[in-house]
Amino acid sequence: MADGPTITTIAERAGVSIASVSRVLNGLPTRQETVRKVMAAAEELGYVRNAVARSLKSRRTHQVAFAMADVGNPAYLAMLREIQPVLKAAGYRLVLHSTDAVVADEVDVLHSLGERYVDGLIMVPLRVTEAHLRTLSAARAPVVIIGSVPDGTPVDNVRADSRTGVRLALDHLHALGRRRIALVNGPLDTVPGAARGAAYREALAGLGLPYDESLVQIGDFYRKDGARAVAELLARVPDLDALMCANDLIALGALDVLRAAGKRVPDDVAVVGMDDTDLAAASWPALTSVSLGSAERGRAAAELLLDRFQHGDREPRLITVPPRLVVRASTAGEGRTHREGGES
Amino acid sequence: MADGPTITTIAERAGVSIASVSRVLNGLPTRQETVRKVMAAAEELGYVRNAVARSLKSRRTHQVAFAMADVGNPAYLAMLREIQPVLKAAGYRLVLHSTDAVVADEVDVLHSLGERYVDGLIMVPLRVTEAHLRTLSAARAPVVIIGSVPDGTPVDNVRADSRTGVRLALDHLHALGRRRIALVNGPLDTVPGAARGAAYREALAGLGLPYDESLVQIGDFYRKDGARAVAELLARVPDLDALMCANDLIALGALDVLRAAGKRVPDDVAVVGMDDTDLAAASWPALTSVSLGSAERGRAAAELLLDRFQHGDREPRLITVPPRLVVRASTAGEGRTHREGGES
DNA sequence: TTGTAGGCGTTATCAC
DNA sequence: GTGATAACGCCTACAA
Repeated sequence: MADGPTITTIAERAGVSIASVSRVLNGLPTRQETVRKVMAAAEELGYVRNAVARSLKSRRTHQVAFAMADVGNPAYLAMLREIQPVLKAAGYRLVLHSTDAVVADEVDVLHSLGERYVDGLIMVPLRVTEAHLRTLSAARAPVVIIGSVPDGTPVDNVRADSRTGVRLALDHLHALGRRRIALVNGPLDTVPGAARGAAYREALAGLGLPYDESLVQIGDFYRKDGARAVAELLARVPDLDALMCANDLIALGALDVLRAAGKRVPDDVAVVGMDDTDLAAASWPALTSVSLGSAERGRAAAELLLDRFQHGDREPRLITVPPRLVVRASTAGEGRTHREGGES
Repeated sequence: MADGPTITTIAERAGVSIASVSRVLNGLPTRQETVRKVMAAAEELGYVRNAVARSLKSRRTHQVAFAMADVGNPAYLAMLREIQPVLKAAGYRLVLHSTDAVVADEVDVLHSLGERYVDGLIMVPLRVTEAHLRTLSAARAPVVIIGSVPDGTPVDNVRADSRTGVRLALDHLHALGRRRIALVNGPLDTVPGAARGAAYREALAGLGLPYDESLVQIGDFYRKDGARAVAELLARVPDLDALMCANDLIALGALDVLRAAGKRVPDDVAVVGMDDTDLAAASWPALTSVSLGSAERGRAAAELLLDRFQHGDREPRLITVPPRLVVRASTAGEGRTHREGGES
């Protein structure tokens, strides 16, 4: 693993100056003979450009950072899967940050842009605090935020439309004749939690259904929390006929509990998840889920950032990705009703 | 977004030399008064170290690359989730490469180590070709390979033990009284495909069961391929009583087809997956699966690499992670038998 | 067309 | 202790 050759090594070997080597390597006009000598030397020595030195000089790293709470969350993963190839095609590498939704960590990432190890950042904050906004305004590189920021924040922003998403789901459930539709939500101080809570209330109003506090249960965004929340709901409102879950993991937890309680899905209780992750299709019964376009949001964010690299001074842009309801067995029986335990 | 301050800016502001600034910033012995002035100036100006310049000088980037075929594959994802925090704790950033299992791309990643944008690489090649080995031996930075490389290859290596893994599964099925155990495998020219095929044959022999070619079906490693493969198997061998699937996705496809065919799982056909991904727990019936320790392998690889950074000259090391059988409903009834369609 | 020289922002080695 | 100064590897005027 001998120390790699530099343009100096090559210059010596080829009997030319380092400037000529650099020119050849960058395809600048050079005499044929010189080109040949340099290429030959580079080839023999197995020369590879030093990206660090190059970055120092050019002030561009051709790296982009992506920061989200947890790679394990399929919604973030879907974004990542779209972002990666877009960046790769444009010649950028991807630096991955996992913040565990810790505000301090997210702020750190923003702050670390000052180290200039990336040309830009795509971030998905679970919460957007004052600290975020302060650091954001002082960020030393372009940032794209996936998720809602306060209006007027001077940042490229990609949003989901959970309001419409929840409405699609509730319209669907309503059309199926469901009237006692519960909401299993995540923490209200998170961006998605707050949005989905408000959307639920609004969608009910749109359908002319009353808002009933006892039909709302809040836990966290994981399967276990979903299970616990639904258990409480069932105890409180035994005759509910539909569950709107704030994400797919919660919905899986809901299925667990319904199954154990001997409730048929969707006959007794219809279940809708959110994010339309791989898990939705994997579960049984397969989960009807509101796709908030994670993949599209990822792609849009990557494209916004790349565009920003070329037009550093354009106005901040806001892109809202439309939701889509993906109907599967957990709401649309089709005779493929699922049933478990209980009275045979 | 004014151009960031450098140590020169700070030196001027504090009225000292850049050398002193550097010393203070690096905690080298310095007079109190100087420290104070420098810190004050740095604070006021919002100074952040330039990582690129630092790397150029120190020849260390504090970045590590992780290259696998596809982030969407839960097995790789599990590795990533373990690798990330280990590296982070050690002060390293993670650069993510997705190679789509294209040999040329993987070789490119190895080659690009010459650019010195990372201090090392963790790679999970789906196939290991001559080209891999050649480039590997000329790699300009330490590499850890997850997956089997030819004996004697001078590289840190972390392996799964699919032989034992398959044996655990077949022993389990055998103990449940299953005798017509089919194998649904992936391509034989992949590392896992070849290993699992051989392991299946060997495990059967160990159980005194005959190897029956018609019980083996090969597709690709995805859900659809699994479904197609199992459909063919069922047509050919209607009375098979167990399916050993080469990964969880294949197993999900198997469940789809069995359900459609009116076969009860596990009563009629027991199903075992491999990799023990999140999907295994999400499916219904939940999938018994052989964990090949993806998470542990990721962790081991990260630790090997970090260790290599400190002991650049030690002997290459080989770590084999033991498999574990995770029994769930798809083999162990517990009265939670699942049943679908067909004769009511 | 080619070479010399300066600088990107740090760290580190010298004298002072 | 502190301050010039020389690298690190590359790019790029500018001069020849």
